[in-house]
Amino acid sequence: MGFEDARPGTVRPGGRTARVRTSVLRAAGDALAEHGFAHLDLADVARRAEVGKTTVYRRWGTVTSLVADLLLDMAEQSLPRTETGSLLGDLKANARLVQRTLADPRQGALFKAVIAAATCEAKTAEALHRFYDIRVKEWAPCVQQAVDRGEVPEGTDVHEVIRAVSAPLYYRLLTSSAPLDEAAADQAAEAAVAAARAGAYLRGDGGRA
Amino acid sequence: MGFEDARPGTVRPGGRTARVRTSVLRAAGDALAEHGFAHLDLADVARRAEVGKTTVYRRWGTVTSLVADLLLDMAEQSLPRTETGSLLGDLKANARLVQRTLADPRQGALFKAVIAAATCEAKTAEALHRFYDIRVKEWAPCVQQAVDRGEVPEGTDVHEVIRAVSAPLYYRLLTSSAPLDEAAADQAAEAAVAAARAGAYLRGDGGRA
DNA sequence: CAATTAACGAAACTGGAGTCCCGTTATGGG
DNA sequence: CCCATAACGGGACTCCAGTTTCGTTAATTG
Repeated sequence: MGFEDARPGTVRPGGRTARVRTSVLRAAGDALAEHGFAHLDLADVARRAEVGKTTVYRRWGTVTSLVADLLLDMAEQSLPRTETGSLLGDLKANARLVQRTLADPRQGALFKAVIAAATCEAKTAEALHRFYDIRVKEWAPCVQQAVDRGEVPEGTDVHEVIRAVSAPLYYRLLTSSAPLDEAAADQAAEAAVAAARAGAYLRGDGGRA
Repeated sequence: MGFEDARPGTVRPGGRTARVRTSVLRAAGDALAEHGFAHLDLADVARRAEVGKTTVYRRWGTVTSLVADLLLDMAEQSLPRTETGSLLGDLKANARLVQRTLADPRQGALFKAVIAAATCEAKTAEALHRFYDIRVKEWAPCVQQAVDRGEVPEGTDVHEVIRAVSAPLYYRLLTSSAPLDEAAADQAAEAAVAAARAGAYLRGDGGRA
């Protein structure tokens, strides 16, 4: 007798198993965007995915762990960044991308739901953190280039600058009823550039600017 | 026959009714902080509050509308801001207050839960938005004073500056596993000041800085 | 300080989310 | 190509979150 507690989907991951995962994750995304995290019904997800509800419960078990897997999938489909030659241009491109994503009814609702799920389960939170780590790492080089060009002071925490662009957009999405328009995106990018130039994101600078 | 569909708690709001609301809201806060939004059980809230579960279901009905009422209560307990004389000092005080709140195990978990609930129900979202509107309005005057002193350009959206202080702290709370320390608070305040001085928060400036 | 009835609370009840059972499908190794 | 079995799927079952019922308590009014 060996290890018979292997999770379903790990021994024969090809063919049907993969197809089931794909269609369940897409159905889960649709359902989350439509009904939100709280009103998500796994039986409904199974119906949309044209899959037995037993399968969904067996492979994922709970809503939060399904979301964790969805985040793993989303992390793999990271878009490559665009390069414009200037820090402000690059950060505006990033801000616009985030803004368009969050302003889109389906995607915006999905991100809200995914964030809500992450607040409820450590494993899901970990998956969410990994998702954003990847996105931040993808865009950080444009800040590093600005440092190399002397546009931004040496010792700047380049990852923190990227986060500074997204932060106000997510904050508005979650805590305000104001629209997430392009002006908000541009403002976020401009603020991040101004703060970075002023040395606000110097690594390990405990406030003694 | 008159309007017999008045919500329970509106006709005789004194004495017992008020005591029930107080103890249920406290219990709800405790339970949310401990178990998170997804695992909240109204029967458990009733038990903690030493109240019949029928009462909780009758007056609030769902977890999200209980959270909406909790937010109404939280909005009333807004702390007055401190004044230091300089914009950076005031914003650092604000950032430290937010940081201490979110870093506190109970309060941090509660805020996560409340935000999660707001993503699931329009009415709860409205209550959350109102909560933050109040907080922002409380602190905005310190930015206005900086405008009057000439520290920050005329035409600056003072509310947006206050939001810019909180945004990175909430973004870190939700999307990162990095600790919410005082350095993060100071950085948020410094970045907001630098960006505000540079005119990044000029009202209606569609990106043509 | 009664009388009225809003609001509470215990207990019985119900529906559907989540589990279990077992037969069927089809993957991957030999 | 065929076998062993991983993974799926329909349907029966269970259990508890949420509802209903009805008797009890206490807030308000005159």
